[in-house]
Amino acid sequence: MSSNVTLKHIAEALGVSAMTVSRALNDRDNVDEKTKQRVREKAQSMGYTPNRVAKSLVSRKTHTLGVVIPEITHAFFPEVVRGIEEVAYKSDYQLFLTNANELFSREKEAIETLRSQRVDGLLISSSLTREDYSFYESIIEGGAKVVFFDRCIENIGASCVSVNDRESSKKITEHLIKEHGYTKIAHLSGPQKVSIGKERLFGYKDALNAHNLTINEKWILQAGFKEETGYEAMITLLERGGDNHPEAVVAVNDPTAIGAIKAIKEYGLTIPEDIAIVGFTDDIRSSLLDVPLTTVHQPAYQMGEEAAKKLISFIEEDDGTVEKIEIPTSLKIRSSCGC
Amino acid sequence: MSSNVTLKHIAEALGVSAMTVSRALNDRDNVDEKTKQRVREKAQSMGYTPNRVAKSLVSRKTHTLGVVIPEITHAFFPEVVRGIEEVAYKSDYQLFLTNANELFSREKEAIETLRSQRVDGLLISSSLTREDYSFYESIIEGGAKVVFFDRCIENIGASCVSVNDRESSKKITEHLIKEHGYTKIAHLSGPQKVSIGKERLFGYKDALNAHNLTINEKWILQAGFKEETGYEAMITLLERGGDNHPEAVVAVNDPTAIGAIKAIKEYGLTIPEDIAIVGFTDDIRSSLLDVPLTTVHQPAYQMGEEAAKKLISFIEEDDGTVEKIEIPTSLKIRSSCGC
DNA sequence: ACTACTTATGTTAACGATAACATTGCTGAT
DNA sequence: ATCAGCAATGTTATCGTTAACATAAGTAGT
Repeated sequence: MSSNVTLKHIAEALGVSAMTVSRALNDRDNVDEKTKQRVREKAQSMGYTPNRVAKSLVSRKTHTLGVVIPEITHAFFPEVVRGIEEVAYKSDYQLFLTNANELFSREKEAIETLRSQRVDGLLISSSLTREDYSFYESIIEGGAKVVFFDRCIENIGASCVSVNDRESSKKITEHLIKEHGYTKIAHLSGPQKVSIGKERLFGYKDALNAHNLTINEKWILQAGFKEETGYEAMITLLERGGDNHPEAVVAVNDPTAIGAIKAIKEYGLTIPEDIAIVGFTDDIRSSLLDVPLTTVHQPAYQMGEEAAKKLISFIEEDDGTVEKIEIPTSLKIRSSCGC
Repeated sequence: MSSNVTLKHIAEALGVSAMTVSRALNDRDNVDEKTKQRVREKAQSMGYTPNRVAKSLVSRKTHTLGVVIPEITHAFFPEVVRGIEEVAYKSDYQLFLTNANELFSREKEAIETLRSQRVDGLLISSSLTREDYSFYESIIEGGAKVVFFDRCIENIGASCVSVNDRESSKKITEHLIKEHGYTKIAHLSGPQKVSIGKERLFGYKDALNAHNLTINEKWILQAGFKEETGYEAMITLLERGGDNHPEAVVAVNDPTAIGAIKAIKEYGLTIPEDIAIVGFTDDIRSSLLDVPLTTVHQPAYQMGEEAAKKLISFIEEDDGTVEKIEIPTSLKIRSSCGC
C-alpha cells in the first residue's frame, strides 16, 4: 500500500528542493511562511504521508515497542496490553504485539523478529520453560532494552514489573489454614521453570511451614496455566487419592482453578464443603461462578502501565537502572474457600 | 537498541565487500561455499541482526499488518486478534495493534500512523460514529489495502468479514416471540452510526414486523456497547416505564446485557420471570451468570482468521476482489430468555 | 594460445528523509 | 559603495540493504 508520494514528488511539483519541502512540513525556522503554506497545501492535495521507514533508518529510532505475551486468551494479558497501549499512545509509540502461545521457541523467534524490526524496546512476559537464560543474556548484552512483566527473569540486568507472587500465594494459603483450619491442602502448580510457577509454589510451602504442616509432595501437581491442564491435574489428584482427597486446593491461577472446579463437580463433590479451592489472578469470570472463587487480585492494567512507563523512560532518558517494581495485590475473599 | 552490527562491519572484518556478505547470508547462488560459511560464522559471533527497516525501504514491503480495534477489554476482540495473529504468524507477518477506544478521532490517528509505518495492509473494526466515510474513501483511493471485520463500512471498495448481524438479531428476537409469546420487547441498541448497531436494530424490527407487533420507539434506547452504558440505559427504561416495563429485552451485545441485568436486579426484579433478556456475542462470562444468558454465538477466532487470510491474499496475490465474507452464527439458548 | 564461458566477487545507485554544509540574494551599517 | 549578517533555499552525503551492472580469475574448447 502506501501513498507512493514522496518529498521529491512534492518538490518537483512546486519547483523547489526536497529539503525545503522537508523543512516546511516539519515547520522549521528559516522557511518562508508563504512557501510553508504552498508546501502544506500541495502535500495535502497529493495525499502525502511521511515515510517512517526512511525516517527510522536515518534516526535509528522507530518509535515502536515490541510486546511479547505468552497467551492472548487468558483475559489477564489483554488487560495488561490495554495498560501498555494507553501509556504507549500517550508517548506516541506504536505496539508490535506477538503471542508466544506458551512456547519458548516461538517467543525466541518473535523477539528476534522484533529486534530485526528495530523496535526501541521490548516488553516481555516469558514463556520460558527451561533454565537456560543465555538467550536473554545475549540480547541484553547486545543492547536490547527489555522490561519484563508478570513472568520475570531476574538477575540478568533487566527491570521487571510484577506482583509479589510468593507472598501473595503464602497469604491466600494461610487464609485457608488460619480461617478455615484446613490441614490437607493440595497445590496445582504452574511449570517450575516459569517464575510465577516457582514463586507461587514457594509461597504455598511457606504457608504450610509457617503453620507446621507437613508438605506432601504427592499433593503438589504440575498443572500448567490453562483451564484444560487444571482440569486434567485435578482429575489425576482425585483418582489417585480415592477417598483421601485434600480438603482444599490452591491453584496457580484462575483458569487452572476453573478447570479444577469442573473436575471436582464431575466427581460429584461440592465446593467448598467437600473441597475448598482458591485461585490467583482475579479473572473476570471468577466472581460469576456458581461458587464465586476466592482469589488474589492482580491489577493487570496497572502492571501494563508501569511496565510501559519504565521501558519508555529507559528509552528516552536512557535510564537503565534495573528495578524490580512490585504491584500490590489484594485478597478477594469470596465463597469457594468456605467463607 | 539494535545490535548496531551491519553488513559493512562484517564485510570489513572479513576483508570482503558488503554485497558478498549480503549474498552469503541470503544464501544466494554464486557465492563460494567456504565464503558463506565464514560469513555466517562471523555474523553469528558478531551478533548481527538484519535491519528490516533498511530492507523495507528498498523492497517497499514491511511484512507488517496494522490492526485497529475499538475496544481491547471486550473479550470478543482479543479472541479475534488471536485468530489474526495465528494466520499472520504462519505467513510471517508482524502485527501492529492499536486500540481506538471507541473514538473515531483516535482511530483515524492510528490509521494515519500505521500508513506512515508503511504497513502492508490494515485490518479495521471501525469506531465510526458519524456517517462521513470520506476518510476511508481517501485512504482506499490512495492504495491502502483494507479489510474490515465485525464492524464494517460497506460500498467503499473494501472487503469485510462479519456475521449476518441483521438476521442473527432477527432470529434471537423471534425466539422471544415464538417460543415465549412475549409481545412487549425492548431493544438496548448500539450507536446507529456503527454498522452492527444499525443492523441489529433492523433485525429486531424485522422480527417484530414479521409477527405483526407494533414497534414502540420508546422501547428502543441507545445503550452504547459497554456494560456501564447498558446499565444506564436499562435504568432509564425502568424508571420511565414505571410498572409498565417490557417483558423482554434484546441487548445489542453481551456486555450491554450484563450491565442491564445488574440494573434489573437492583430494581428487585427477577430474570426471566419479570423481564427476560438476551444478548449478542457469547462473552466468556455469559454462560456463568446466575441466570445464564441466551445469546448469539459469534465465532471470534474464526472471524480473525478469515479477515487475516483475506488481507494477506490481497497483499500477496494482489487480489483486490471485494468480498463480503459472512461467518455463520448460532443461537445459544440458555435460561435468561425464559427457557 | 586464444576466445567464450562460468564463477566469485566488487562497485554504484537507489529506496525516502534529513543533518550538515554551501550558496544565493537581500538588508542595513559604515 | 561595500561588506557583514542573515534569511531562504539548495547540494551532498548518510542511514543499511540490495538490484543491476561491472570486473577479475579460472576452466574448457578449439
